[in-house]
Amino acid sequence: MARPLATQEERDHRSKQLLDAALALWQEHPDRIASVAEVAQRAGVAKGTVYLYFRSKEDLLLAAHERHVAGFFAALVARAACSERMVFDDMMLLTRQHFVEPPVVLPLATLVAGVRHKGVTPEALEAFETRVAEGLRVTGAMLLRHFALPDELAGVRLLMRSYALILGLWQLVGSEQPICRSPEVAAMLLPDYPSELDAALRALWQGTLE
Amino acid sequence: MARPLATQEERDHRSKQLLDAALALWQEHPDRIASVAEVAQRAGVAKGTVYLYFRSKEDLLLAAHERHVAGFFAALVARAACSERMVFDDMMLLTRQHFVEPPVVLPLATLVAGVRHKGVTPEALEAFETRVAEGLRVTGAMLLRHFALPDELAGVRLLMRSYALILGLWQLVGSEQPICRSPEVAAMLLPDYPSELDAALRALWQGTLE
Amino acid sequence: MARPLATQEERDHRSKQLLDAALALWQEHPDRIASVAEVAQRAGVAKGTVYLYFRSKEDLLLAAHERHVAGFFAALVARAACSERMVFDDMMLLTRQHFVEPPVVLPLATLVAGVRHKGVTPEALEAFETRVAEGLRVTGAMLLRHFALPDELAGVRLLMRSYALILGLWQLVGSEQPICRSPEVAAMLLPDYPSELDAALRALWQGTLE
Amino acid sequence: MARPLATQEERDHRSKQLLDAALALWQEHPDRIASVAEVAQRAGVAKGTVYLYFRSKEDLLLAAHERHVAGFFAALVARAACSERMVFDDMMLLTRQHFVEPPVVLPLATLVAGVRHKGVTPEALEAFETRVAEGLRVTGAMLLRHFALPDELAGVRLLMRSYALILGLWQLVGSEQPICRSPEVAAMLLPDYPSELDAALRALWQGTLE
DNA sequence: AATGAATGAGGTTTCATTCAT
DNA sequence: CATGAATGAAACCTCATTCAT
Repeated sequence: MARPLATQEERDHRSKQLLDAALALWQEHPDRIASVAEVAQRAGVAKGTVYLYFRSKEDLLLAAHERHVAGFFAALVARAACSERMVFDDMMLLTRQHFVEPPVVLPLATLVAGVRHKGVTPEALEAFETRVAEGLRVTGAMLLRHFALPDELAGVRLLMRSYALILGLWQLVGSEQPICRSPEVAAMLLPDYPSELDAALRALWQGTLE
Repeated sequence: MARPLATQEERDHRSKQLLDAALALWQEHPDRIASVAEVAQRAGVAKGTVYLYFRSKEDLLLAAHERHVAGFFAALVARAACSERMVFDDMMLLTRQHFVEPPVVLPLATLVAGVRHKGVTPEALEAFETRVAEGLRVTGAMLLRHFALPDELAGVRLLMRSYALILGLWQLVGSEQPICRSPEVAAMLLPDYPSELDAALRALWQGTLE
Repeated sequence: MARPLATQEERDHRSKQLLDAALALWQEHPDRIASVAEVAQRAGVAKGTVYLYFRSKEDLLLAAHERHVAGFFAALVARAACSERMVFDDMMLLTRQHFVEPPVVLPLATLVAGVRHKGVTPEALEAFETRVAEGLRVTGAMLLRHFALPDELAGVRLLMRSYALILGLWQLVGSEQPICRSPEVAAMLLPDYPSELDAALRALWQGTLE
Repeated sequence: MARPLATQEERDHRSKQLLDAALALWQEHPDRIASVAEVAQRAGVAKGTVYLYFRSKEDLLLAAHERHVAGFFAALVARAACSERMVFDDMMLLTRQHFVEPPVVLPLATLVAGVRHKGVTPEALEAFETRVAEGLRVTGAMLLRHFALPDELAGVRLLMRSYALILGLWQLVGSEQPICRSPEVAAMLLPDYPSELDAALRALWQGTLE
């Protein structure tokens, strides 16, 4: 039996381990949501321990999702803090790095969107939204320094619209099932997700900024 | 015991009944997915009968979702067939009528997106995608007659991008939880969904058409 | 829709078709009991039609089993009617031909034994037992002409004991699972079923006949 | 909620409780197989708990059956360890005590034989067979000290043949249906099961031992 | 703090049988 | 006689969560 973890630091570490485990399992089996037992085993703790760190399974998923979002915010802040002026392609690069290329981000975001009403505790949801709102505010404000935007709210808006497009488009065309998709449908459903996303975001930004 | 239904017409009717029941239940309890037993009872049939019409519960949900999409397509075709030239506001009207105002459409779309990998039979998924692709092709082509688009594919693209924005944005801000959302977050998370969607779509179309 | 079958002959034919179908399916998939729907489809009739010929699924299985038993009786009668004196090896030959070699006979017999209490209608069971009893009486009596038995009842007894040994031994060692059986167990569980059955029956007959 | 059971001993006890419950239910309603829910309720545990101890319902049935077999082996070992020389009647006594008189043993054995291919997990099946093989080896070896047998394998063989006869004969005549059996058939189908079994086993042993 | 055995609601699916046509 | 859509009971199993230790 593991010893009690006293410090906050240790708590955070344990928490991270659990998220790591959940994300690793999700990455290995993108087609199914790992059970709490699996996550616990992977993290090397007992099932009950998970509930010492997250009030529900959905809270855990939400936290994993937040990690992704926070990662994007951090990268955007880092880039925007740089003196060199950002252009749209810089945004696309970050988008690709944080949303398109990592295979688990958008599936998890989709799942979280669908599950939000269910098992997430109100406290966790509010905390999540508060932190995301703060992140949006900060990054939205930074955009002003690089793009021709009227005010801070416009930056927030642009970010949200972009994210909406990223997520919505992925749900339409991005989830490449292993099942065979007939050629005609594939052709109809447009080019690959990354290309189409690029074009769509470009249009959105152009329409917004001008 | 109900009498056997022989004709194709009757089969379709029964099928509709089941979808009606599922959607009605969803509308009454947006927070939970009704069980197959509930759907059957609501439709006035036995549980096993559901499986004569849908191979799995997820197939049923997908069919309900498809009905919504098909309804939008049909309305768009009807409007576009009209000689009077369409403008963006006509599109917004249809969008509001078919996606924003009906309370079940976007939650169901979200759910379907998240569940797509699970219980849906490959056949049902392929059939769904094929029909949607066909709908996109037809409606995309009609858009050419009203908007300045280079070719049919551009119409399809525009429709898909719009839908992505509608869905993605709803997942971000539209799902109004009964839970209290702190004022700051609410303020940050922008105005109401319909207004923001209008602005975002407008920007997208403007950026795309010009 | 098929035309009504008027004559008794046609009824018998239909009945045979159903048994053929059931046995063919069983032979193809010895690991599962075909559903009534499968049997019906295989026989080229509708599901409901099965119930015009058999009151329950178990009645159908019992009839299929009876066919096997009757086949053995017929062969035994044919051989015993022959003037040439039978010896034990003649019995073994018939046993092999009718029970050991056909792959479905003993599995079905086992199934019927296990299911006898359940869905078989009393009428069908009594009819089955009556006919089997008659077969036993006739064949048991014929044995008197070939083996040193005190009376007719002794012949019946010998047949029943033999059948019990055939069936019981098969249930112990004969059902070759596809699953791997560890070498030690396999060694312990004796040689193959046919050899062991031969030895066991020989012992039984020897002990019975003196 | 019952408190968790830590020790192996407690696990065994719980396991026994479940088997007891299953057998008690079987005894009360020999005509139907109790559902897992019933077994759990009878044992005073939750349904899910059953699956902590047995991987499937059939594994549970197999374990119950093994208990019977093991009980016979133990009794045989105990008797054979006794210095006093065993004779056939000692074997018959054990047979009656462990197979004929307890009303559930042979029905369950029949059921297990018929169901073996289905829900039993390969692991459980192999474990069962291994333990039974070991029991056979041990008891078969002990027979050498009491009966004129050439070697250990002959003892194993004799046991298996006997069991086959016990089981097979029961399946033929032992299962006394509540349904009325016509007098002629009853007469034909021989005396009662115990007497006939006695005679048959006697013949088998005589023929085997020479 | 950590454990993990126990819980038990919940869910999907199958399939033998019926009966209106 | 034949059909096959409808039935609905029955069954198994999973898994998020709790709580005594």
